[in-house]
Amino acid sequence: MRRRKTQSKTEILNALKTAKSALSHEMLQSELGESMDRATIYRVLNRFCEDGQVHKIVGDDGKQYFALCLNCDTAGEEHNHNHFHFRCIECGKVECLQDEIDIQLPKGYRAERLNGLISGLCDNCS
Amino acid sequence: MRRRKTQSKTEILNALKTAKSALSHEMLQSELGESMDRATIYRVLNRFCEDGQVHKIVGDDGKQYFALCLNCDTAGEEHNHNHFHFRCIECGKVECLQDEIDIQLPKGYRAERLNGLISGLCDNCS
DNA sequence: GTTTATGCAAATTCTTTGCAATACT
DNA sequence: AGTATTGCAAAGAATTTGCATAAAC
Repeated sequence: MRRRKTQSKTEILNALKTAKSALSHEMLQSELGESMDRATIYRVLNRFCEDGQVHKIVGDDGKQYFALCLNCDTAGEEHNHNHFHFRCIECGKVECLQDEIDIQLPKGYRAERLNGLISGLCDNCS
Repeated sequence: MRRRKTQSKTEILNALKTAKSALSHEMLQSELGESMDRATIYRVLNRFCEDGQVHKIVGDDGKQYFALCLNCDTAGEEHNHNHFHFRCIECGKVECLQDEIDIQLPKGYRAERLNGLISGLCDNCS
């Protein structure tokens, strides 16, 4: 199934590109206006994730946040998301942290995905 | 508001104690039977979390998992949950990993909570 | 022209809440 | 007795899905 280039995808990608932080669906919706369909946003984002252009962060608020894979390790086929994210519980901003982390797994275990999130107060809100 | 000891709380606590891994609401429900009310489970678990007896892990599947605070650092008033969790995408098991982690935050930032989850395949399923 | 993507509505899933009844202390 | 907790039903978020239409290739 070959992907097609559509207006929705372009708009969403631009919004993510422009944003300095990860965006929840809600944030994207208000960014893009009500004319953009809810379901389309979900579908496009999920497709982006599958394709590895975007990564998903699950917040401890239970919501999903999406960010472009910029500083990700894009060498090779697989994508690395070995970094943490920070969510400000005050202003809601979600951003990527630089630190790579490397967790030791028990033997026999295989890591597939990492979802690391620290919540707290950002510089502005603390 | 002083907490009271009730049957629901005891049952849920026992289920968590018995389980070797973190339990989702769904798992608890089937463990405890349909007679146990859904809302009660949520309420009890949330109270446990507030009181620090239990910690909540948000999975990349969007679900919440609960585990007893056993190997947590209980010294002092505050509870430490500076460890990762592992979720098996095959069998669904969620467990705590030993490794303490310490992430460097940008200056001015203050960490409040940490939610670290690795998904992949556990020993049995890989 | 064929097939992927959208738009709309409806369905699902997960979680919370209001309120009267119940059970602790 | 007084109030925290339950049970039930209903409300509320967040996300997904079915299907006809539109858009991309």
